[in-house]
Amino acid sequence: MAQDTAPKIKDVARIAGVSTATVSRALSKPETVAKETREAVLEAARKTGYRINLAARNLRSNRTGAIVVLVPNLGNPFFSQILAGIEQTLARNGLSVLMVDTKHSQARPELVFEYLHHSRADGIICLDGSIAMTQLENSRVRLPIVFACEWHETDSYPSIRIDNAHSARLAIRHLIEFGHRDIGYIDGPAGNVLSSTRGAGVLQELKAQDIDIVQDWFFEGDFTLNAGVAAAQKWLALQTRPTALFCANDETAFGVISELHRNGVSVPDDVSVIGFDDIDFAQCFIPPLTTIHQPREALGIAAADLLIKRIDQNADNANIVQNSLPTELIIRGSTRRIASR
Amino acid sequence: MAQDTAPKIKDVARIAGVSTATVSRALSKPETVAKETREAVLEAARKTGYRINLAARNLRSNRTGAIVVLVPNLGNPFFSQILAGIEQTLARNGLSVLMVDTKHSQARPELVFEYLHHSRADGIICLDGSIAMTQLENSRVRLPIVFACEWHETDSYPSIRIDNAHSARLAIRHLIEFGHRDIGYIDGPAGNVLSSTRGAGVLQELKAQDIDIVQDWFFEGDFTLNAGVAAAQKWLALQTRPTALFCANDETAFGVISELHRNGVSVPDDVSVIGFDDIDFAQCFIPPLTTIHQPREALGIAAADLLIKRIDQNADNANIVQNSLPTELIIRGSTRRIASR
DNA sequence: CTGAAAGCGCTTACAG
DNA sequence: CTGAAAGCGCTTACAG
Repeated sequence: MAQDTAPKIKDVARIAGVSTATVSRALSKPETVAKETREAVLEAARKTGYRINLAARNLRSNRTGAIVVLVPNLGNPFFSQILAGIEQTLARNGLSVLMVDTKHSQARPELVFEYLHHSRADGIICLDGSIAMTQLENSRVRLPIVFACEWHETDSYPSIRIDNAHSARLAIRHLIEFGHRDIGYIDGPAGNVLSSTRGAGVLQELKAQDIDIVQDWFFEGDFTLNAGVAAAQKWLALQTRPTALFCANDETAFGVISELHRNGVSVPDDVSVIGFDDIDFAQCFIPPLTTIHQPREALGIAAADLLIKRIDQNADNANIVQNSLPTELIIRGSTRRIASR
Repeated sequence: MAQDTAPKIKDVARIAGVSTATVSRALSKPETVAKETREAVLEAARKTGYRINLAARNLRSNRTGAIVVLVPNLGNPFFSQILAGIEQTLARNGLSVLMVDTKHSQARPELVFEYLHHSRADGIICLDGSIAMTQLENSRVRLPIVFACEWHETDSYPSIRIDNAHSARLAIRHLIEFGHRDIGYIDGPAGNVLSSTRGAGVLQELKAQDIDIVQDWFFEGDFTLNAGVAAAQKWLALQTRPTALFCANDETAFGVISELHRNGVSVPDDVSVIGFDDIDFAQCFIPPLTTIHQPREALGIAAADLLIKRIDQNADNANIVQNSLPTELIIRGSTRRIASR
């Protein structure tokens, strides 16, 4: 096998005429070595095709060069661009991405927690707010962790997110400005931090604008197309119906609109629908989806940057940093002005 | 720091009253150790909360327990479910996923190739057919590699894929069966292996059915929503227009349909459109998209399984295995029967 | 600025 | 079935 003959640091040292210590320094801390020595080492490394053995480096230096990214559901395209931002930022800093799907590992949580130990990674980016953090607490090692988008229910860890309540209020305010006073809401799953904050924003804005809250118009969902389909069916069965629906994410909105369409109900002519996230498909939907834009790639980049900073600073997870990135209302074709009563 | 006090194999050995060698065996090859010894070791490991140091194991055993997955573009949701299948399968086999976005690393290909070395990973799953494989050839280490979905242009590596030409013929045949004889095609990017095989399938089927091929009706795209939008604009500018369009993927089809809709052209009433992939949104599009179903998760699982098998067997990359997974025509609402001339 | 030497925490022939 | 011992390939105080 080729790797049996792979050059070691010793080979480079011999060819460069220096010690292995010097080779090591020239490669990882070039500024601590004399220019000529450095050049000789680099030349020798190039000539031999030397590649560092990471396992050896990691064992010795007690770092891994890898970051674990815990994703709730890799099959969900919402996460794609967040991951892209994370990967891009970590790669630029010489860090690898260890990707773990927390849902698929749900049956065996110990699989996830294996990753939380020092010998696997130098830090964690967690996109899953429902992760059983007590297990993390109980585990012996406390790697630096940063949450992104979601956060742990105790909210006692660093996180990068948007202001979900405020963003939900933006959506409701838009519907009200378009003359709607009968407004429904399709939530995410109960217990999810995004559901509770977006739902809270909905209620706040309705109350602030003195609009009746009708319990029958609030549906629980789970952020999927199917949740939207199910909610649309409930809407169709209603005696009195809201004229506008706010969906906790775009996928739910797509499900709603398509199921209504299948039943001869037009969006936005018969009912207005607004989503949340502004995933790429939103602009090519028919009608183009009015939604709240969430800066997904920027969230990933910010989370990765924060984690890197905290690893470098040896920051304690108890020392919380929380940043909010701005969202934006994007008005497209799925909402429509109606005459106020 | 907690990890400084983390128990080592030595601590477990002392408590269990055995040697470190026995602890090591009891943990990784339990069947080679007497039942009572094994139980004592496991109990001691449990009591101390012992976690293996992977760097040490990797250094010693020359394995990493990680697989590199090269993804052309993490921001593209098409890959989500393939990745989910890969992650799930590798996790079940105790392997980690090192995720690398080849596009983001395009400016610095050496970043990608760092991952191809033995000390980083035990194998590679590559979703990017355009990877500069000569660099892989030239590199000193030849890790087992399996391509998934795409493949290298020389087609001289193991791969898991669908039969793209056949699947494209399925799409064209469907249009013809629906009475269409004026058929256009929106391709992927030139040079891409999927483009060339799907495009070839289109031509084969048109010829086989004795249908005129009109160059003006063949558009180059790049698998994005925007490619569909651009093609729709070209279609609108045409003097004589095809009555049906086959798109090399679903995103392109969404772009086409939405841009046509914006210009008052209805799908399927004015023109039929068929996609390729059957991503989740296809069924909730308006109209629901007729398309070719591609088993994305199964492709990921099969690729991971094959790679694992090859790593275990120490298989040479020159010993090629290629499997095709079946696709299926899914007829929904975006294509429509027309009177034959 | 450089080198000699210890040691990171495991695994694995080898011997018994 | 088990143990003593070597060694994987690096990095890092320490001394000069």
